[in-house]
Amino acid sequence: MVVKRKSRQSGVQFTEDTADLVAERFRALAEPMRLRLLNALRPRARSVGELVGLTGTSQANVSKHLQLLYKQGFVDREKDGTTIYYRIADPMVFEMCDLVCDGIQQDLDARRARLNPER
Amino acid sequence: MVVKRKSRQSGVQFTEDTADLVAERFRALAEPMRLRLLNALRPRARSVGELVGLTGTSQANVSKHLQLLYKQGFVDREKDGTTIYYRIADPMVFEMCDLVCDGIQQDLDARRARLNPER
DNA sequence: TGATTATATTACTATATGGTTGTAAAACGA
DNA sequence: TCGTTTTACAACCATATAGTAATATAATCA
Repeated sequence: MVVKRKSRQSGVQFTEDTADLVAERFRALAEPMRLRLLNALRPRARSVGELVGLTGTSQANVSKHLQLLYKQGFVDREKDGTTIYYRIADPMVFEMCDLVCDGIQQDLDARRARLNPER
Repeated sequence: MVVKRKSRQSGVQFTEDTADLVAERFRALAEPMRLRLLNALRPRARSVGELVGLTGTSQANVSKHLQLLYKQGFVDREKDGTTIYYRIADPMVFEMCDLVCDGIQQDLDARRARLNPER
């Protein structure tokens, strides 16, 4: 069954509280190490130890970032003995990254065009 | 003419430098006042003074946030006398906000389901 | 039980940044 | 020219947070 996601398309009003909530979500993605963790989880679920190896940062640091991503609902986790596997909770996060990447590209193009007008 | 946006769909690899760039973009959106400014620009371009009135914060603060949004390519500006009009540079930013809002909703639903299993 | 492994947590430091205050710059009007 | 209006900028402070070091917790194994 295909679940149709009802998108709000800016139907509702944007209160200050809404701004706080949305900003909090964006903040979770506004950190290079967390983006690298999410990217490492792209192909499959991974243990904390794997993520430490893949990112090259400390175990405490990985754990801390994962807690934040978990609390924000970006990743899920599953326990197996002492090992804990983390996985992407919603691939929506990669749609957002793609949009950002597109934005970076477009911004570059626009700047280039401004420096080098007509031609 | 319709411009087809070529989306990278995760084709390229995600280096540390890429993570820094993407995080920087997200960081620009990870701030409630900047989100309120962008939202105020949604219907039309507005002067700095208008934005001060709409947000209720200081002129210096509005200006500072607008500089950051401008440098990141989220808004454009146009001068008319001493007045400067800012406008949304790419409505992509609202697509991202919509994705975040959907994420918040889904996360809420998921948490509710976890608290209230089967039923 | 005691040792080991895997993850989380706590306390701390250094840095980044949001908001304020005061001032500068630029365009306009009298 | 002088004053006014509009926006930008610089210096400052308070707070938030990324990373580290040390420790706690919990599960497994010998």
